[in-house]
Amino acid sequence: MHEQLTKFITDRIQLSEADLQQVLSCFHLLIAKKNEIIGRTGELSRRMFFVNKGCLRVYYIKPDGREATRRFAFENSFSTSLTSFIDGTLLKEDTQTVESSELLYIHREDFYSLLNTIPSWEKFYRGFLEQAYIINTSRLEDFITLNPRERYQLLLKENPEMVLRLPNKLIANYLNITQEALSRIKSGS
Amino acid sequence: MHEQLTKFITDRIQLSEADLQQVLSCFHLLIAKKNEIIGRTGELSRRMFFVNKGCLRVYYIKPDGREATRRFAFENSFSTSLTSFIDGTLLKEDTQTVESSELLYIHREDFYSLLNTIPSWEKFYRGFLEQAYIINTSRLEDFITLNPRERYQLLLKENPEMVLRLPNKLIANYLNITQEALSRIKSGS
DNA sequence: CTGATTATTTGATCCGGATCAATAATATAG
DNA sequence: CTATATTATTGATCCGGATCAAATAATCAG
Repeated sequence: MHEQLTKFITDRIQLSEADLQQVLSCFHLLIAKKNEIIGRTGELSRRMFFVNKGCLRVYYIKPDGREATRRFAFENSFSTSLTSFIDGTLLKEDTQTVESSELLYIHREDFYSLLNTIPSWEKFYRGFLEQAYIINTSRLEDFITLNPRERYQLLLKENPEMVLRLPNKLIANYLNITQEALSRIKSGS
Repeated sequence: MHEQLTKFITDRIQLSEADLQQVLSCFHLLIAKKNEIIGRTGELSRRMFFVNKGCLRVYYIKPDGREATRRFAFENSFSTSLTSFIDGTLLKEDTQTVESSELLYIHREDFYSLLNTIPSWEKFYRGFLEQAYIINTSRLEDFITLNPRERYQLLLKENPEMVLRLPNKLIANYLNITQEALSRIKSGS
């Protein structure tokens, strides 16, 4: 059950077997059906998820009720509403399973206490933060430098699996356009 | 010359006097006139800046030559093209002084070697990464959830000094709209 | 398998912000 | 202080993508 997570961690930092076991013991299994909401706007940020199988979608809910997708997380990636996770503020976004999923989660308190007990966990967290920063900044760049068509073409080039795997509706939302607009872009009109 | 920087650091981490001096000794003064480019797209990322006085603008250059501002950095803040700084890849954005500025910079190699020699520097970097993540993610949120008028109103509410201090042209670019559009928003039409 | 729900496509229209253009106001250099 | 360049405003027009609407296709629950 912890193989993928073990590989993810040991690919990034060096840990004694005991430390590794301590880290793994903090993670709990969560099996979730498709379209379950596992983190809700306004709640406290309590968990960070590792995706063993399936897919998560993290999205803001606008005042008019519409959604804006910040990110998808597929197999072998971590996902959390980091902004709230960091400073303990209330969640500003929902996290939902887009497919039936098998997740491992760690509680916020456990995550941060590992920073104090396992020195190399600080390095792990550093790498995690760096990656999260790079991903979000690249996404910010896309929005301020590209138009919808260009954003779609870039996504198709850099992440074709995502486009194939997810329904148009969600891809369109991720690109911050309507599904009608995406449909027309795809048909090349 | 290092007072502001010293305060910035010691507000965030605890350091022995010797360690503090070692950190400070890595920083060098750079006086730059208005509109100097101190980091250029395509170059290697070599420095991280601390703004003692003045203001920096970090912006992407689009294929058609137009610019898209990612961020402004005012007094008592750090600024670098972190994405390139982290992994040593070529800069994807320019950094320019928007006012005549007094900066302290640290070389990338020195910054990272401090991580190995001064344990609490890792904590400093962690805090830096967390803040940088929060800022950029909040900006990403603004772009995918707000329209131009709402973005301006939010900026005016959260950061009125920025709006007062910088020319409309730059504020408009930061909001990813034309200066004509910003002018009309301001006049409430 | 079948009916019902949900997703996709296509068409018609609309609208916010971009673009282009001209003028007015400011800032800057000499 | 003055000439010049830069920035801000205002008006006219345009256009990409949103919206609204309807038909079709694909999924899903029972």
